[in-house]
Amino acid sequence: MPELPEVETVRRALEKRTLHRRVKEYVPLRPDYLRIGIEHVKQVKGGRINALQRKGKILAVHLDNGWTLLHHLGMSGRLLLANRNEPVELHTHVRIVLDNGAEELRQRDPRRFGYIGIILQKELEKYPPWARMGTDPFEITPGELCANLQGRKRPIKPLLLEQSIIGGLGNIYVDESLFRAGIHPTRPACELSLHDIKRLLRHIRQVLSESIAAGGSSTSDFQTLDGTLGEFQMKHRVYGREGKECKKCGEAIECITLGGRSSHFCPACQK
DNA sequence: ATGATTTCCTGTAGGC
DNA sequence: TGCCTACAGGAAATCA
Repeated sequence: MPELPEVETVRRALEKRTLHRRVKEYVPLRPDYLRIGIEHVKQVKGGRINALQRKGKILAVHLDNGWTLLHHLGMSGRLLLANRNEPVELHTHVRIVLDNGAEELRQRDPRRFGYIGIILQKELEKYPPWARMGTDPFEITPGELCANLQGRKRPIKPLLLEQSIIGGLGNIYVDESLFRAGIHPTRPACELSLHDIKRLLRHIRQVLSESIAAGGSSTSDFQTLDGTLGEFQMKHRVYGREGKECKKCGEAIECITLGGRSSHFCPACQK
């Protein structure tokens, strides 16, 4: 599932492969997947890609004609740079034809939890999903994160998944970060001291950095623009390791459901 | 306001 | 071998 490191991996690949290229044609193949700006489809044409921005898990492709293309990969979304003559795979919801038409960006998303959108760049800050997005883990201060968790009695795990509290974390990296920080996923957030939050944030940044360096996690087959798989799934210490031995202490990793999400942790290392 | 639950959707894994 | 069911989850919506 694409979370911050996977989206960042795609953003960097887009920066290398599509910056300064011209949008020849924007072809939505499934109208209801284009969540916002369907009436602007024709105005995108001719714009050149001049910046690639990520906010949380949202990707913004800025064009030099004032328009911005939004991409959220949801659960099963993939953004691929394909050759024109490659067959269009099932569940492809948009084709963005580039330059002379030899190549095109395609977004596939079988489960359709993701979306795409077209918006004026100057309207972006007012677009609710963008506006609601919390500060990036690499920018947020321990004080801000602490304030966002202030007085919350719910378990820390589901709160870290809320994009308004901290932007970009998903199930994998929350579990991995809590393990590294030695914090039990069910710990009420309000019990965590500023010291705990500092340690947690340090581990969040560490795990995200390591994953970005590995090209993301390719559980459920995440791949970047050219089909390359990430390798961070090999480094997962708790996620998807239910019943296996903790790499720190040897205890069996457990998996419980919290807020409807599977939550993996070591009962001995995490308090 | 907070928090718990339901909804969307399809591919895959597991059981029999 | 093949069918069927359960499950995976990001985030918005709904309800208590």
